[in-house]
Amino acid sequence: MANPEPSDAGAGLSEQVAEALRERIISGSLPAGSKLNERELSAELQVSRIPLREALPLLEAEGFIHSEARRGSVVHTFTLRDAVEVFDLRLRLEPFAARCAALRVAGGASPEDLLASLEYARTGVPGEQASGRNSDLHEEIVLLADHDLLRRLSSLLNGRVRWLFRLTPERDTPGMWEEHAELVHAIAEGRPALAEALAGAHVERGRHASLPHLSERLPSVPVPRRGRKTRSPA
Amino acid sequence: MANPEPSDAGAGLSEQVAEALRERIISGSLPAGSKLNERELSAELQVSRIPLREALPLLEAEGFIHSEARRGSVVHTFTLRDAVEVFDLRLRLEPFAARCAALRVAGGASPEDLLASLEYARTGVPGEQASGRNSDLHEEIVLLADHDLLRRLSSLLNGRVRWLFRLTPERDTPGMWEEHAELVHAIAEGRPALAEALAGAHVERGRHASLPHLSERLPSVPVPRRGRKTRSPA
DNA sequence: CCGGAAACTTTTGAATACCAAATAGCGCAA
DNA sequence: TTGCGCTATTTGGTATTCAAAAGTTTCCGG
Repeated sequence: MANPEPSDAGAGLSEQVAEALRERIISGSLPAGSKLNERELSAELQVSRIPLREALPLLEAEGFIHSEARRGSVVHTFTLRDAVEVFDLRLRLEPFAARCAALRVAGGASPEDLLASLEYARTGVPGEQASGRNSDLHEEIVLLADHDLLRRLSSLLNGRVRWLFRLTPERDTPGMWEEHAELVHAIAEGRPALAEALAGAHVERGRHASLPHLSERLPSVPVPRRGRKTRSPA
Repeated sequence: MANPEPSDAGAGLSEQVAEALRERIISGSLPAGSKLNERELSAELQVSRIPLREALPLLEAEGFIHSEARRGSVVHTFTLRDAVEVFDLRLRLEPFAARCAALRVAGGASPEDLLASLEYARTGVPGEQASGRNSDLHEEIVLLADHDLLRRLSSLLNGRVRWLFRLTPERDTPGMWEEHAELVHAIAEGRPALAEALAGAHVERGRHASLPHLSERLPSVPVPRRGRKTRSPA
């Protein structure tokens, strides 16, 4: 339910391309500062330039790449500031999402998908993509909130959240699951005020726990523009 | 300063196309439910299908159109719910933007662009696009906040805000300017808590003042899919 | 030897032409 | 009238081509 298609086969080709690039950027296989050559990439991904050029603006909107007219696109250099900004906005959006979701449940909506997602986050194969299961849970809350604009803004944020979660795998602990469980139950019981407060606390705890790790893992200054191949020094 | 190019001439062709369509949708010249025929539109806008096909995903992300695979795109039917959702998210984002902006000023940033924008909102040509000047002011606050992710989310919201403002021109009163002035001054004086609270109050006052007008101006049920030409009844 | 201008090359932005697949509309028959 | 199948339009995608701008190299002069 939470994951109908393993790789998004149904969507348009441009979105598949976007997702492929997103994945490469998050995983570091496309390093920060890399120049994205359209012809090279379209050859590599086995598509023409059209779907590629439809994908680039999407990635640009999410801030994964920077495009300047007639100069091409470069992979964004994520810094500590980017991480802080993600927490800043999660702090504004997730409590609202939790609140809406709880209100919806109070109004009769079924929280079963959300509960299933929580269970999945707990029982899923341990090593495999725990960070992904966590962001799935957050997305499930947004879905339950049934708020179109919120969903749009959240999906813009989603890629960055995935990036952030994958950068701090040590946060995937039983304690994290407890936090999620508390939040999900507040929603499932239809208690908007509690859900909103818990979501806020959840984000702020995450920020506090992550920042020390992040500040030693992220560059503090943008990587200068460089070519496709990772050129190691000397 | 606030408006370097009257029509966005510098940007890529796709963004010009997107803006043109956005404008037509907001103004009603492309009515809700209209089917967007790629060939027809590209002929009308004097561009090939390429920039058009790059523009459509942007409008889709902003929720101005709905695209289904192999079925084309239809103009979104704005309802009261859409308006409520805009207020919901402005309530979450604008106080944060105001807060950041005030913090930046307290940290030494210059609020002169913002003050200029306020002055422009007051003195600008009366009839001409007052709603546009108002949303410019909000954008200026976001710019001053100097928060990359916030800027991205806000620009996704921006089109809808413009739509909403143009739908309720009666809100463009001296009282509105007073509210803006109070907010801008709190920011310019570097008072984050006050600025945040004022921004929230501003949004909620707007919601309360607008909803009565909106509920009589917006359809409550989506317009069914229909062809390009506006077919008046009988 | 270094600096700057000119020529060359690469790459993007955009247009045109084309094809396959799928939808949708239409007509026809029961 | 209703259901079925055919045609025709339209989208999604590819390949090719062109112009213009950016970047790079070369070459000449100080």
